[in-house]
Amino acid sequence: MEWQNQEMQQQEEGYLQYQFQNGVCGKVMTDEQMEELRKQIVAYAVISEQLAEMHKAMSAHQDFTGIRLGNFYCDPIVASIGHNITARQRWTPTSLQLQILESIYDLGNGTPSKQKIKEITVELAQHGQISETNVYNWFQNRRARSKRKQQSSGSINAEPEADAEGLGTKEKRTKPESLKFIDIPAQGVESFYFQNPDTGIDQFTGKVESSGGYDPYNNLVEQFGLLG
Amino acid sequence: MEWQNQEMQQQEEGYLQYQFQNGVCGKVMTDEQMEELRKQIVAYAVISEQLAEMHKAMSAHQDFTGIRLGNFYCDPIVASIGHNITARQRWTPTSLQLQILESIYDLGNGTPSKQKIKEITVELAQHGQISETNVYNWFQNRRARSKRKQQSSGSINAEPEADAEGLGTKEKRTKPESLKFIDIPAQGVESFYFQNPDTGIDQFTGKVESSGGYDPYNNLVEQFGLLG
DNA sequence: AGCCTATGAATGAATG
DNA sequence: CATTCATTCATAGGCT
Repeated sequence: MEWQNQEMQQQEEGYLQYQFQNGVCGKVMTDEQMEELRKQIVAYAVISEQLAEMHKAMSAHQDFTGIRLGNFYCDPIVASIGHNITARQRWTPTSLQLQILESIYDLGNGTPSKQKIKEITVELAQHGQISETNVYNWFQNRRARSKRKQQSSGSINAEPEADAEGLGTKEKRTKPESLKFIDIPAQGVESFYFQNPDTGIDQFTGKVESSGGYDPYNNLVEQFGLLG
Repeated sequence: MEWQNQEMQQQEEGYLQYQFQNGVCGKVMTDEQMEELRKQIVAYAVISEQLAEMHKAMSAHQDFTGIRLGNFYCDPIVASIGHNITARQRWTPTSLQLQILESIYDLGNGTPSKQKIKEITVELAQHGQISETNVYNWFQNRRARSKRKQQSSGSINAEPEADAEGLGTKEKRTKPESLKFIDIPAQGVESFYFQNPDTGIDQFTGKVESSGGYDPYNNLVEQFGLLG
């Protein structure tokens, strides 16, 4: 990907250009370009809305013309344009792999070094799809969980949770969202969080600044006059 | 790759500073520009958040057992009472905070100094509870993880999808997931989803199917006839 | 058809 | 910084 010298001054074209090199991409922008970007951002917001709307509509009708790739719901638009979008599910060790992993784990040689992991991965790869990360995670989880099991076996008690409520304590923590959106900042919530000093940086920044009158959204709208 | 320098000075102030070395495109935006961009991104993030809220509101005609406080679920009752929640959980950045952090990180100005962290913290505090330690840790982790990730990138390939386990193995996956890593698709930039920036160890399937380079943005615009 | 559980993966924080 | 730990999120399967 190359750019011309001239392009820099004409904003109608190439307002944003990237150069890839070693997978890195550098950005060069004039401020017209930036302006353009700004518009794009705004536009994108609109698009997002459209998508959200569409998503809503579709999930409402339960009838989507979209396709499904694995467990990944892909709506028509995405499907139409995102020819490259593929779905992948999490790795599941084959029984053989599991056996091997277990046996290695049983050797007790704690955390396998990176090198070790590589080797293991290579070996396991003969029995099915696997990656080093998978192996790494597996050991990580294996250790953590066996440890936890151990420590909890001593005391038989109920939920150490903070349910000060006897009334229908229903603590479901299942995300019902279909279109997993971002988390909404917990504003106006008091903080009880304090941390362990160590990093030297001062701790505790308790309070949550509740939206103090600053409404970025409207600001933006105002500024750009977007979204009606 | 080179350009005229005359364009550079066109604007009021030395808006742009291009520095090249070995034909590599280094930092090419002025700090103000960076800052500006950053703000734009943040603004967009805010919009997204709004959209998310909207989405939730719309689709939340269903039951929900509790509300979420940051990373922490609590029963409606408790929530309403709103006090005495012995909840001390680890900090979870809001999407907005994340966006900001990411954008700062992307500026590439390495490890923020303590002073810098303070500033960042202050800024982020507007969007949710946060402490300097959090910020510090975040950068710490971000750096470490992206680095590890990098090292493995060299040995990718070699395991093409056409690979052995072609049968029935649905090793694909790409979830649009949350919007937390919103990509502003600029021209010619593909791929929005990178698997886990962590572990560094080859994230298997993490391979991003590099396409022929379609432009999602324009496609969307086309689809929706947006942005005139 | 829906919960439940086991477990792969992500990530904030802690430790060396 | 590099690793590791701890906790949590998300999901594949299984059971009812």
